[in-house]
Amino acid sequence: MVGRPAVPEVIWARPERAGRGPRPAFSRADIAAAAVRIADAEGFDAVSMRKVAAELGCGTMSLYNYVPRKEDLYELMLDAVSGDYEFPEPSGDWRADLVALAHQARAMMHRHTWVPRLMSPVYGFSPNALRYLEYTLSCLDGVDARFGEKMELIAMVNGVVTTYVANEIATAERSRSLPWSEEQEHAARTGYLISQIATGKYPRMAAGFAEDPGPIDLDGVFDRALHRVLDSFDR
Amino acid sequence: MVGRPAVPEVIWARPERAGRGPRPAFSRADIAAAAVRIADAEGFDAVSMRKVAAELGCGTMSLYNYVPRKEDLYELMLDAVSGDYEFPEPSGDWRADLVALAHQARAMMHRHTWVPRLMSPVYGFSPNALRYLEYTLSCLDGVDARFGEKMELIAMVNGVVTTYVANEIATAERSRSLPWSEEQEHAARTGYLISQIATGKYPRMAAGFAEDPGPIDLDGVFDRALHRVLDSFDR
DNA sequence: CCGCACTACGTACGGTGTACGTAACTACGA
DNA sequence: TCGTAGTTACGTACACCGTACGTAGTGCGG
Repeated sequence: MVGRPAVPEVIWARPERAGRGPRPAFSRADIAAAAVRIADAEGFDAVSMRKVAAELGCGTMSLYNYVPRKEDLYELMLDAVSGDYEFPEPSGDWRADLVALAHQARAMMHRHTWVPRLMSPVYGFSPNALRYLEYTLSCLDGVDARFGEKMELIAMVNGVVTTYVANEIATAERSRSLPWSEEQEHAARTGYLISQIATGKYPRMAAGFAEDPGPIDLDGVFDRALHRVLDSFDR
Repeated sequence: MVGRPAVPEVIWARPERAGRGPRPAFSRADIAAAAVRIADAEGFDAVSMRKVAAELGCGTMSLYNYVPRKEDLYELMLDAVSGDYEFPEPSGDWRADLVALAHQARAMMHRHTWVPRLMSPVYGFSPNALRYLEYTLSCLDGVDARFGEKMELIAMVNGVVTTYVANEIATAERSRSLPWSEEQEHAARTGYLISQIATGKYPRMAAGFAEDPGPIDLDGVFDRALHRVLDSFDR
């Protein structure tokens, strides 16, 4: 009997090893690593219970002994990649520390492009997420602000990071799984956009795109947005 | 022969009615409305080609005459709900105008809670999206800034709106589709959180949550974040 | 040492997106 | 005017998904 819970359960509250029965063949870290490997290699949508089980070398339904619902697998994946963070001693300059942390997060999301799709306050309490939050708070130790204000700052920084990286990834990967090339895709979309602008219904966009500032500097856009958020909390 | 395209296609570039053949039984607006009805009533994940076709009263595969891929259905849905926007004459106070627009967007997303999940720059060029963008630019007509700066402002405002509403919705709907009550879910999660904090590994979070400021004022959090972004562009 | 809680896993069900084939229909080119 | 090409309509079929359920084997707690 598998024993699906009739009551909510946080996977982290579950012991990895139960008292009775044979010792589990895999650890949570094994499972998370397998799922991350698949997501990195074949894309997030390729992560299925069957494929993860195959990657581990076990039967599909055996996975459900470790992971009661697929959502919990996602939680394991997020926690696993959050283990990549390095948390150096806070420097005393909280702005610099948060910028460094945001850059770490951005780099991690570019390594694991599926992460922004999972980001949600629902998955906020995995062990590594708690470590991350505690460290971020430690960077703000010298700041004279209420706890709530600090949390709002952290939420805004995290929001900017995931939003911007999600956009960067979306534009970069849009054509990856499509049966045509990136140039073709881009040509089709800008071609349509040009045809719309040419109707004269969007004069301001027409004027704007007429300037043609060349390719967008994604790093610059990201850093400007990040610093704007930090500035808005710096009094 | 259905004729799936071998080359990228923007659905908006496709004429609604082709020259030959029987007249289509439905308009794009009909299809979008049906999909929106399902998503509103049963949740985004309930939107399937079969259900939309059933809602319209036609065979499943007939839908593919109108919508080559499911992604295009999403695009139709986003455009449909974007038609709800009202675009009053800009007041001359661009901050107030953008705040009003952000509140409209937030209200719309609360009416259609699946919208944040679809928000992506990939779906940026539907007719109503272009109208929205052009109107927002018109609110910034008096502002002395380059086109690129204005676009960055708009992107940040949109990002804040979707991020914050997505969070509001996620926390509100988390337990809706689960087989247990919201109280049970909340109890399980906070119970685990408390147990973790009690380990002493997270002193700053422990101190913060000890204050217990009562329920979170979501409207206030949203407005503060929005105004911070606007402030950061106001020199 | 018994019994039970656990692990392992095959089968099966109801769902998904969509490729493909066929039949009916209509507007255009000759 | 008429044939035909291109469109609409739609049933069938395939590969895949999450996961409920049943069964068999395993090893610790009482």
